[in-house]
Amino acid sequence: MSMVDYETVMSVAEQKCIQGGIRFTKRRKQVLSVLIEADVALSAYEIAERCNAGSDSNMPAMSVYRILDLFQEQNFIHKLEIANKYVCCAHISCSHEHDKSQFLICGSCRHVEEINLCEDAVKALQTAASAAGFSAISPQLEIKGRCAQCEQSEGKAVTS
Amino acid sequence: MSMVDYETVMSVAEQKCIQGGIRFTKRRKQVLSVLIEADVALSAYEIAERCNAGSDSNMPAMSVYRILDLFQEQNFIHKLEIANKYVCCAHISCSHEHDKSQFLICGSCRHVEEINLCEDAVKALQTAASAAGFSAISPQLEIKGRCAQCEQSEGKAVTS
DNA sequence: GCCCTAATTGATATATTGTATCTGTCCCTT
DNA sequence: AAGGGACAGATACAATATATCAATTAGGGC
Repeated sequence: MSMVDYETVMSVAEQKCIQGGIRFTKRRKQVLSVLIEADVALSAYEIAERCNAGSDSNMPAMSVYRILDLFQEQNFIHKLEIANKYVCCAHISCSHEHDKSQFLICGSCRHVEEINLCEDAVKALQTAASAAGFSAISPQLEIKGRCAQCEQSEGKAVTS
Repeated sequence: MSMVDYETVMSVAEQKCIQGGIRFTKRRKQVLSVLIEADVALSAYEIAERCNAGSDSNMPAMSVYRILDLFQEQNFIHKLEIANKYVCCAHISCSHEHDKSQFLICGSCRHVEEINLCEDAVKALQTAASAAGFSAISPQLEIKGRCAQCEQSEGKAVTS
């Protein structure tokens, strides 16, 4: 998320909340802030920790879960089921629709990239799925891998 | 797993254990049995429950975790990280090697198919990953979808 | 501005999932 | 039969997630 403008995303989120008839409260701002500023996927408890880091704030994990649910409904964030962690949507401030979300997740440093697979690749997956008796595949695809930086620093192999 | 022969898989597993210098104990047989007979992915606790269902057996969850770790090392089973659930490898009794494992997971009924993606599809994913700065992707790919049966019974949409 | 209602948050309890650790037991080897 | 390593039992605890009800806050109609 570090490439998108913080202020832009926050204000767009606020606008969308108003349009959706929900409030963009202090708690919700805290959670979204943390996710915007993170460059890795975070668990609910990690988000709570970061909200509380170096401040008088006392964000309970319960609130984080509630807010994450809400943000998912609003398409502000994505839940990576492969890790039970959350990332800010890379396209909050885009106007067009985003029905598909594909993620590359580094198994070493947990860095996440939201990408757009070409049509051909998606079709190839669909075809393989059909052949195996699956009529549809989820629009959200999560692919584990190893980012270039971790590859350079020559660590241990990708987990799993 | 219901298409492979139970006895064959069990005896192959036993042989491989002997070759690997480990034992194929009662506990381990119980866990593998449950996984062979399941047609969906199971969590560790679900496996423990099924081991204990209608018997005097008292399989603790801790033992299940240990045995699952061992089975993964032996390539008897696969862990689906997208759900933290386990399935029996569809190719235990095959002689050839299986370095890649791709899974289709039904979001409704949790049925799992272990498939083999064609080279082209894998390459397309690799290419997309490279373009996004990922040098390698995990050989295990987990794809959520909806199986034909659930599609027919016209349930609610695929989760996620 | 005030009240009513609904949305939001606080607070607590509890379920679920997973790891760590230590002890005891079984089995094979010698 | 004894020693040693593999295996299982048992307990504690960490981490993750859901349920529930009460308290608070914000906004709209009057």
